[in-house]
Amino acid sequence: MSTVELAREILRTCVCSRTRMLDRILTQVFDDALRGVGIGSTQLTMLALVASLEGLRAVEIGKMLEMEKSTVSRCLAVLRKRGWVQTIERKGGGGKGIGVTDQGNKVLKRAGPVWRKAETRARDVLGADTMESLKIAADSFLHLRAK
Amino acid sequence: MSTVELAREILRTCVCSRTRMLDRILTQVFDDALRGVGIGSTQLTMLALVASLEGLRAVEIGKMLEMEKSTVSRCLAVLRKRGWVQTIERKGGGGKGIGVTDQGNKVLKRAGPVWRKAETRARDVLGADTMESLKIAADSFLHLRAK
DNA sequence: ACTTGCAAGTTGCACATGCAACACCTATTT
DNA sequence: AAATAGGTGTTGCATGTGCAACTTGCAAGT
Repeated sequence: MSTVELAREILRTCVCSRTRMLDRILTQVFDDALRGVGIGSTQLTMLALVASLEGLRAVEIGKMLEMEKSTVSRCLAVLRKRGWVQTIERKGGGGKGIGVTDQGNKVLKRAGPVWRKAETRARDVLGADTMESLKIAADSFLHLRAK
Repeated sequence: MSTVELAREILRTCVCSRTRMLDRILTQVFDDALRGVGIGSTQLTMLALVASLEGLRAVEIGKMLEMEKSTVSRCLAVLRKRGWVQTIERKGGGGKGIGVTDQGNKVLKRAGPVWRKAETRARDVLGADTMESLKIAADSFLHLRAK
């Protein structure tokens, strides 16, 4: 097989590069929508997670978002800098817990409607079929992981 | 609606955060497999594109990969540093294009079998259902974009 | 030929991402 | 108690990513 043929096969079938393309497009849509609120899509995800489960440790956040611990560390640093989360006391075992601040809750509330619009816009951009398949992919993965 | 409820809704349904999670997992699998070859998954994608269409310009690469032009610029800089691509003359349409070097072709050839194994491994990790849905999502998007 | 204007490419800035190595803290072992 | 082992968080390094501003190069119109 020639190099060109190999190259074309990779481009045509690689699930990694295609997923990343979809990710870039979605990130574009969401970051664009959220710009007025002053929060990025990754930041919103992490803020929502912290808000939904008060007192999480960084390592737990990493497991839930499939994110390396050093990445979590740095993302949390950004949220802390913005004043949206803070370190809180954790009874029991090691590690520190993370909690949302009032500021963080305010931002989350403001982001809510904007985020919903972004979901709609994503459907317009990607097409309903792509959107459905993506959701199914995510659902079946989360289901698998839960076992 | 309380902040906690909103946060949970975002986590449960946001297509952007879920796609990025899948992307992180896939990147993990592919980068891990390709580490022995000394090339990253993003780099492989771009190298394959350059190899499949000799003489592409950066802006065209960006359009095909849904990537911002400055990102393309920097990714190409890395490939150039590694000696895998080079700037070449473009007959006809004027301007400069990007071409693969012999080194680049060698790396691509070595990466081929490893990349195929990574696709299989990805199916193991994500599950066949998730994999299928992801491919369908990518296909239907590319189909939509082609119009 | 000159100018003007746009498209293409680069760079500064900020953040996202992961690996490897390190620092810390706790609990278990001796 | 001291030593050690394991889990947790941080930091240096390299790359990926996008926006805004800048630079450059080419082409159309005068």
